[in-house]
Amino acid sequence: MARRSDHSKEELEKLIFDTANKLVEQDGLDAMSARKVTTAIGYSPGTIYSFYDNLDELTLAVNGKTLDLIYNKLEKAISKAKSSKQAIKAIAEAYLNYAQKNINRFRALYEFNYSQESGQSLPNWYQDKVTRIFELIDAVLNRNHCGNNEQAKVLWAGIHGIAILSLSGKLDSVKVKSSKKLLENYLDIYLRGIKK
Amino acid sequence: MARRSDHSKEELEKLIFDTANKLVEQDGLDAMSARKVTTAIGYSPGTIYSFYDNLDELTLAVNGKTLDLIYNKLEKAISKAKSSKQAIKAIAEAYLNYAQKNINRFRALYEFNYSQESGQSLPNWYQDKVTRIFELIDAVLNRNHCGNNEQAKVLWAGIHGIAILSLSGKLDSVKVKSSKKLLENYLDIYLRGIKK
DNA sequence: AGCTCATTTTAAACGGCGTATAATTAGAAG
DNA sequence: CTTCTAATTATACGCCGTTTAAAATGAGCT
Repeated sequence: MARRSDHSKEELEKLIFDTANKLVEQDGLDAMSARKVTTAIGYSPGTIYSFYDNLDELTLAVNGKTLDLIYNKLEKAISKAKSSKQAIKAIAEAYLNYAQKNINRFRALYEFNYSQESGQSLPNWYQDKVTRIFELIDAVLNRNHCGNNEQAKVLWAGIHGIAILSLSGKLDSVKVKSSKKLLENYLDIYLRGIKK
Repeated sequence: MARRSDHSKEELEKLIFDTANKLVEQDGLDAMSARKVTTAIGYSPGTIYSFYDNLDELTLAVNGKTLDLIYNKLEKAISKAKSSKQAIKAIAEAYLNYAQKNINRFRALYEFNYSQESGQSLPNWYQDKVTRIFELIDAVLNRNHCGNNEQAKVLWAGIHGIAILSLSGKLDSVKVKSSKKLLENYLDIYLRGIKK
């Protein structure tokens, strides 16, 4: 039995959170369970419930971190770009790259069905993380591509669609040799379209 | 106990398949379980395994039917279109429409993680159903939009991305008032881009 | 030191799951 | 009416999320 002096409350919460992240990263969302997380750190399953109302909240926290990681990658990609067109390409490539190099984390975002039964929507702190990513793209597009908010949404949807398609193994089967090329193709055409 | 003369083998298989479909449609993928399907028709859980190797195969069959339903909708949409541009719009709208009106079925396509552990890829019969849909779009695009295969893939990815975005409630939160408008926007811009 | 007491942690249980197996049952064939 | 094969089930195993009561802990106090 774990002694309560082994870890402070904060330490224990971090321990649970980190372990959940590791499990998702290494073996996918399905490999993360309340029992696995807690026994891996020498505690019993019930301990989770003093930090999270239920396992969905822990999953959401993991996904929230994924969104943060993505945001950071995109931000870094933008900061390196010299032109705004380069910035768009960089951000799109960074997104695709993250998805491909962190398949388990990325898939967890979309496999996860948040409280389907209770029907409640995602908490604000989570939605904010999503919005933040979108606004990054929106800002870049609007910088000088005469883009509007709708066009940013659509651009984002396309980038995301390619990312999904490139690694789904489901609706894919459209053998994507070089998804990077597809992405370039998409951006060239779409941006050309915006410029009339 | 169900008598073996109650249903022929074929009838029983159809019964299982139809019940699985109904459960997914009505309450989502998570609501479908081997026990629910079989007890709903007066059989015991084990019966499933004389028709499907495991529950994943049944899920895949349900998703396969969804792909067929989508294919039929798209085909019908195309057949009604007068011009090829109209056909593209029609097919895209039909896809979005199906996703929104059959959320549970549509989500099941993407929530489902086919045999993650065994690592095997999707069976050919399933991949064919996917390819068939893609080829529909490919054919329409190539009819006279100077499109090539890559552009069809990308167009498809964008349409799919918008569909996902419009109903995800996950990476969404980008409040999409009228996803139909977004879609139109996307098609206008992308097609304009193709035409140089 | 010992005692009190709120807090932390666990053990146990509930109902659910997918699935493998052995035992039963049904109905056809003889 | 018996025999034999195929269909069906009962049972069991090991998971799962979650709740609950009980136990263990360690801090504050005397």
